[in-house]
This record gives sequence, structure tokens and C-alpha cells, in this order.
Amino acid sequence: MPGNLTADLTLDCGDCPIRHRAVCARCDSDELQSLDEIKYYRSFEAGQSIVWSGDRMEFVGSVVSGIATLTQTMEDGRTQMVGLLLPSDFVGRPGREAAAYDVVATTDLVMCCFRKKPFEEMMMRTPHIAQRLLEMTLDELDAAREWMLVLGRKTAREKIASLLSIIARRDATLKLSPSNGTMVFDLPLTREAMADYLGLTLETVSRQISSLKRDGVIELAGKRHVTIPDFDRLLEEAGDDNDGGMLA
Amino acid sequence: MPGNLTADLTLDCGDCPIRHRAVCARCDSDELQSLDEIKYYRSFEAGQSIVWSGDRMEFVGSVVSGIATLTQTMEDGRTQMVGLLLPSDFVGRPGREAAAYDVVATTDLVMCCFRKKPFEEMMMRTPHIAQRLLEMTLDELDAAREWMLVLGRKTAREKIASLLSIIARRDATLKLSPSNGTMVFDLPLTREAMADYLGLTLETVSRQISSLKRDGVIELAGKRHVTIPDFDRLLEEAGDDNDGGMLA
DNA sequence: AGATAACTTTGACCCAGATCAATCCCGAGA
DNA sequence: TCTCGGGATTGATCTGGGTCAAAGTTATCT
Repeated sequence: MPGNLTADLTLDCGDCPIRHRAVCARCDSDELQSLDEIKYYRSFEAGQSIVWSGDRMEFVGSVVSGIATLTQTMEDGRTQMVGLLLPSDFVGRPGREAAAYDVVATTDLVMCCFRKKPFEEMMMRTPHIAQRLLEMTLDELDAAREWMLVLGRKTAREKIASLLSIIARRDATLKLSPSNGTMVFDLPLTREAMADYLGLTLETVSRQISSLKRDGVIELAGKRHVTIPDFDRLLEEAGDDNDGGMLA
Repeated sequence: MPGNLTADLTLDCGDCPIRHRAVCARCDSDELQSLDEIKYYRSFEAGQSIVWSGDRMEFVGSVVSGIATLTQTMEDGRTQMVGLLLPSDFVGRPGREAAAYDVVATTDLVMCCFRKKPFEEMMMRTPHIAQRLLEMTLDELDAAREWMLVLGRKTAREKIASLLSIIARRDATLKLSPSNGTMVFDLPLTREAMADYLGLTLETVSRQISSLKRDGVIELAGKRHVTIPDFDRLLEEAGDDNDGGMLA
């Protein structure tokens, strides 16, 4: 099992191309084995819904590639994104019957799924997996609460900067970022999706991105390819001033 | 152990005046015993800080009486409340060293505390306690995400109605509500605290409360004593239209 | 009872972000 | 290459909620 910076949070899972952050590294090979037996892959196309809020959810699993979002919708159509799922993120609630949110693939997506029942049984038999899931859920709770501050108190410009810093930070964890300090990545979200995450309209998102670009905080090539010349500057714009360490 | 509607989520704990929702009812008396050995009570005055964000937190526990809040603050003083802790709510993170938020008693408060280390050890020995904590944390995560919708997409009036419905619902679970359908309770928060929870200013909170009162959605006796003549009406105003089932 | 201070309400005005409405851009397909 | 269509941008205008300011209300303390 090759070590890396998240080694203690992850588990190589058979021939799975990603390391599941869901499950802890102390798992021995028997547990690995039983994980392998209940797992399968599913692919989704960009825009495809994975589950609807209220649906029975028969699996849990990790995102292998692509991006998915968790959203809530009011009767009149107002929507709020409540989570962004990037590769290695865990999806689903052991112990819950129904999905609480709409889960949608925003890009082409591959998931590594575990059938829920057997996964739950394994969790019962393997106390430190429940403990690891508790830890992960606490992380998600922190991320959600951090996001409450963004939604409740930050300006549109700060909101955009916060979102960019999260994506940049997260992206940098996956692909190593160029060493001169600049960060480069592709925005995985449309302006509309960003607006739904930030509690804004897509027009405001567009205007603020233009403004950040004008001010040299970010550079844009095409609509999606972003360069951050100075990450600390971005954090300042986000009102975080050092950490900004949210993220699901 | 007297049964009540939350029996399967709670545990009578020695001479403790509340039932801890933290720990599951399947605990046998040995576990009860070990809980008793590591527990102690602490009182806090209204306005007193319980822990500051970043401080070492040496206990976990339940609120016995009174109200506490979790808040985050930006350098420039903007604050966002991210959690409201009512009697029987659990406080603290097994497995976490430092507090992530400021925890403040907004009324006089009594907590039943367990020293963190021994509690964590008991959690290790008792798998279904970790599972129960996971379940609770998932509930909190749902509540936080529900609140993201409130913060990101609801109008000021809807925000106030949402908060009132949460408090009313929660209060009704504790003291049984009068059977004619009206609900009566005392607001446990100042206008400013409500504003911090809702991402508003205290002036806007005051105006919207006056407006809801003018429209007969709520009745006020003094500044704090609230009567809800028609709870469904309140839920409509909150934009929830049936459920509104958030809450920490 | 009177006084002080903390909380609340209400008013007047302003502005960040929403809304409505054109374009504009760029990638996919013929 | 042209054309089509779904983002994305930009402009003009409007408005919900913020800001600043002045009373009004309790509650507590002496």
C-alpha cells in the first residue's frame, strides 16, 4: 500500500483506481476482501440524476472521477446546493433509508458503489470503520457550518473567492500544483451551479468573476480554465486571511 | 426507565435530570455505571463563554437546562451562528482536540459533562455508542444543510418563520403543547442572536417579527412570549409547506 | 420609586445584488 | 466553413434588506 499524504484516511480497494477516503487504513485484508465482494461501478452522464431526494438509496460509495452535487429545492424552484462531491468523496448515509437531497452528476461521473446492506453489516462488525465514518461526518459537518458563514455573512465577491479557494485547494490535493505557487485548474461548475452553491444569481457570479479577473486576482483562459497567480491574495479576497479550510 | 417518545434515542443517566440523547438506550447498566463515574456538572451564567474556537476542549456532554449557541466570527466582527443547543443536545467532538466554534451560554445553563478521554475510551469499547453518535452527527449534518437553504435562498420573512417553527417544534417536544393546536413558548434568543442565526441585521429581524404579528401569524406578549395560533400557517410562511424538519 | 442600561422598535435613506433584457462567445455538428 | 444552441457576459433598472439615527420598553439595581 503506497503511502501518500492522506494515507491514514484512505484505503486501496482492489483494482479501484482511487483510494477511498471513506474507510480507514487499519483495515486488514479480510475487510478489504469483503469490500471487494460487495462493490460495483456505475457511470453517469453529465447532467444525469443519481438519486432524487426521498428516493430509496440502495448503495453508498465513493466518487471515482467527475463531479456530483447535492442540492435542495423549494416548491417554487429556488435551489440551494448543499454539497460538492469530488473524486474520493463519500456518498450516502449508512443507516438511512432515503436520500435527503438530489444528487446530480454535473460532469461525466464514475462511482464505486457498495451495496448498502452489506456495507452496513460490515460497519457493525468493524468498529473502527464506524469511528472513521464518524470522523468523516464530523468533517462534513464542519464544512457545512463553514459554508453557513459564507452564505449568511459574506459578500458576493467574497463568496466567489471562497468557492474558488475551495476548488483550488481541493484540486491541488489531487493533482500536485505547479511549484511556483500559482495554481491552475478547470472550473467544474457552470455559472448557474456556482450561483446555486453560493446563494446568488448567475449574473452576479459572472460579474464578480469578471471583476476578480479585472483586478488580477484570477486569470481566465476560455470560460473554465482558471489560474490563481497568488493564492494568499485569493484567501484575502475570501475574507479568510489564512485558513479557509472548509470543504466537504 | 420510563418510556417516552424519544426513548430509543436516550438514556437515563443516574440522577441526571435529563435523558441524554447522546447515548443509546441499549446501553446496559455497566455502561451506565461507567458513564456515571466520569460525569460532572457545570453551570454557566447567561452570556458566559463556554469555550472559544481553537481552545482545547476537555469534555463532551449534554445540555441539561438553558440554551447555548455555536458561532463563528470573521476578523472584522461579522458573526454567524451555526448551531443552537437546547436541553438534551450533545456538545463536543469525540476525537477532536480543539473546539471549532465559540460556544456561548445565552441563558443560564447547566451542562452534564463527561471527561473527554474516558468518554472516548468508552466509545471505543462500546461500538453501538459510536454508531449512535454517527447517527446523531448525520442528523446535525442534515440540520446544517437545511439551514444552508434558509441562509442562501429564503427571504427575511421566511427566515424568521423558519426559526420560529424550529423553536416551536423543538419546544413542543419537551413540554407537551396545549392540545388545541396553538403553540406557546418563550423566545430563548435576543433579536441580535436571531439575526446572527439568520444572516440578517437585528433591525430586519425586528421589522419582520412586527410584520408577522400584524398579519396574525404570531402573537406576542412582551418581547419574548410567543403564541402560534396556526402552526401550518407558520410553515407556509417559512416556505416549507409541510415539513420544515430541520433543527440541530 | 427612580435611574441606569440593555434590548427593541420604528423611520429615513442607501446600496448590493436581483431582475429583465440584449448580445456575445465558443464548441459541436453538418 | 457555416450555423446552431447553450452557456456567459454586460447593461439598465428595481428592490429587499442594510445602515444610520432616534425614540420607546423593560428589567435590574439602589
